[in-house]
Amino acid sequence: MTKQTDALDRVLELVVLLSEDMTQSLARDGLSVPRAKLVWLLHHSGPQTQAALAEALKVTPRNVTGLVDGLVSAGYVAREPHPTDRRALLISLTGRGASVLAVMERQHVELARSLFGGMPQFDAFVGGLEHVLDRLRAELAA
Amino acid sequence: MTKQTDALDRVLELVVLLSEDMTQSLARDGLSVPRAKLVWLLHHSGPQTQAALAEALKVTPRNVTGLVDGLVSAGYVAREPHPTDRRALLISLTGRGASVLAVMERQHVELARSLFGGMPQFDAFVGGLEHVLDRLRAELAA
DNA sequence: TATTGTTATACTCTATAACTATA
DNA sequence: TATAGTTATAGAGTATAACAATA
Repeated sequence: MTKQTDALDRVLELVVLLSEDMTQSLARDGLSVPRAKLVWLLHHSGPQTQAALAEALKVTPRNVTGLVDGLVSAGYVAREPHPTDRRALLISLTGRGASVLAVMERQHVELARSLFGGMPQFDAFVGGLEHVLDRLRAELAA
Repeated sequence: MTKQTDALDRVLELVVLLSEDMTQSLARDGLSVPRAKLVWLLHHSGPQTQAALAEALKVTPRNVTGLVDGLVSAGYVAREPHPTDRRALLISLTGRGASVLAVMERQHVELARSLFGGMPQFDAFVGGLEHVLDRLRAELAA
């Protein structure tokens, strides 16, 4: 085992732990990861058609229909008629959806503080991560 | 946005990129992530019963039945009678499964070298990660 | 009685293809 | 003709519950 492999194993453990933390936290709000990605998009980019959501999430329009169905049932989003295109639907966050998202955003900041608040080598860490991200982007593009 | 929040966002981007890289790489071998977890377990811990696999993967025995069905069809694993317990089945890697796993292991080392090979602040990075992992484990236990 | 694995059933996420309404 | 969204169908991964064979 090389030193590099040890580092990758640490990173992979981080991936697993962060995913578990996220999934667990979302489940408390009755959200799955795919549904959370959709409401997160609405939160940051505003009301959109389902076609736009399908494009942004890189899934099929049919898939978005299903995700929106579930989110409407759960009271997180609403389907509204598009003001100019009668074929399209505008999906927007409900009041409840928006307030849950606000809590999620706050928890995101709290988690960041909890993870990185007491770290002495902060700049070296972020610098190292940036470097890893560049390598990984190149890896994926190939 | 605090400095800590920026760091968490970098880490989350890392999670996304590594997951995509892994999924894409596994798909080339006709493996899904759940199936890959199962064969990875066999590779590192040897032949096991489905009950043991269910326990280790933290899924139901019924779920393991389905995953093993798929892996048997794909020629990665075989069901064999348990030597002493006639209720149980021993799942083991086939020759093909073992050779694909050997390639995966090699790619793992190559990826590690590609990501961390040219990093100057190596020790600080790993030290920082260790710290983050400790915080995260505490977060999840709570 | 308890355990191992399977059948039966159901839900979520995903995809393709055919269709309706509108552009 | 092309686009937006839905119905129909299918497959993977997940779960619970009931059951058969064995311990």
